[in-house]
Amino acid sequence: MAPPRSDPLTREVVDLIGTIVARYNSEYEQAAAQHALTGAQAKVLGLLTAEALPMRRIAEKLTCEPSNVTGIVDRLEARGLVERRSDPQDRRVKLAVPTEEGASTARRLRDSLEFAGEPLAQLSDDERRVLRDLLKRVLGAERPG
Amino acid sequence: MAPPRSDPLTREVVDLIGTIVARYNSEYEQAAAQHALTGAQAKVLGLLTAEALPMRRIAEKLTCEPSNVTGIVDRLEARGLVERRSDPQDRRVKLAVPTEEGASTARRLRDSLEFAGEPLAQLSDDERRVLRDLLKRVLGAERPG
DNA sequence: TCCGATACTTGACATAGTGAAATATTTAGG
DNA sequence: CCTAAATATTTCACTATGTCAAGTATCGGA
Repeated sequence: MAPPRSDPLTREVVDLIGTIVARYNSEYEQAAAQHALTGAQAKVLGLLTAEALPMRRIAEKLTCEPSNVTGIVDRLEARGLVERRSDPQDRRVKLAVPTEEGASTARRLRDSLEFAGEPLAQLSDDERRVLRDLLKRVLGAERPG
Repeated sequence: MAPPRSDPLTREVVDLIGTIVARYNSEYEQAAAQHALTGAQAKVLGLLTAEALPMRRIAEKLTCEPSNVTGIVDRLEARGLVERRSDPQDRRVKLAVPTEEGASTARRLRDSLEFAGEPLAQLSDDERRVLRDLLKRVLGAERPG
C-alpha cells in the first residue's frame, strides 16, 4: 500500500491529534470524576442512556471481554445507577437499564462534556464546518451522494 | 463565560473528535501490544527515548502519582528495556534510561504508530495544512508571530 | 431428547491507579 | 555544625480494569 508517510507535515498533524487525544481523555476522566464515576463507568452509563443493552453488546462497544462488563455493571448497579433486567425473549440475556438517577447523572455528565468542547468557540461557524468535513474524511466516512 | 454550546454543528464536531480519540486509543493500544507492551509502558518508553527522566518527571508527564511510575518502570526494567541510574547530582533521584533494546523497541513502535497515521493520506497537502492550523487553534496554540 | 452454541458469571491473575507511611537525601535556619 | 523541613523514591494496602478459563443456564436445531 501507500509508503509510510514520514513527511514533517503529516508528523505534525499526527502529533496534534495526539495532543487532542490526551486533552480529551483527561477532560473526560475529570468530568466523570466530578460525578464520582470512573471513565469506564461513565462510558457504559452513556451508552445505556442511548439504549438499553445486553451485556454482550456493551462488551462489543467497549471492545473488551464480557466478563469485564460484569464488574463495571456490578459497580454501577451497587450505586443504584443501573438495573439488570432479564430479557423475556431470551432468558440468558440480561439487559442493563439506567435507573432514573442513572439517567440524570448521565445527562449532567453529557452537559459537562459538551461544555468541555468549549475550545471550539475559537472557531467560526465556517471553520467548524471545514473542520467537521476534514475529520469526516480522515475517518473515512466519505460517501459520495 | 460563553454559554454552553449545544448547537448541532458543535455537537457534531465534538462527536467526531470522540470517534477520533477512540480510534487513536485503540490503534495505540494495538501497536503497543504488538511489541508486548501495555499502553502505559509504551508511553513511558516513548518519553524516555526523547530524554532520560527522573521518576518524578515521568509522573508529571503522565499526570499520575510517582508511586504508580515505580511499578511501570519496574516492569520495563524486568524486561530489560529500561535501566534505573542514580543521579550523581542528587542521590535521591533515579533516572530511568532506555537500554539499547528499549530504544530499538521504541523506534519500531514509533514507526508503526506513524503508519497508523495513514488515514491522513485521504487528504491533500493543502487540506492537511488547513487541518493542522484548525487543530492548533482549537488547542489554543495560537501565538501571533 | 440431546448436543452444540450462546449469554452471563465466577475465580484467578496481571496491570494501572490512588493514598499513606517509611527511608534516604538535600537544603535552609539558627 | 545541627536540626528541621522539604523532596525523591519506594512499599503497602486497596480499588478498578482487563484477560482467560471454567461453570451454569438457556436456546435451537437434528
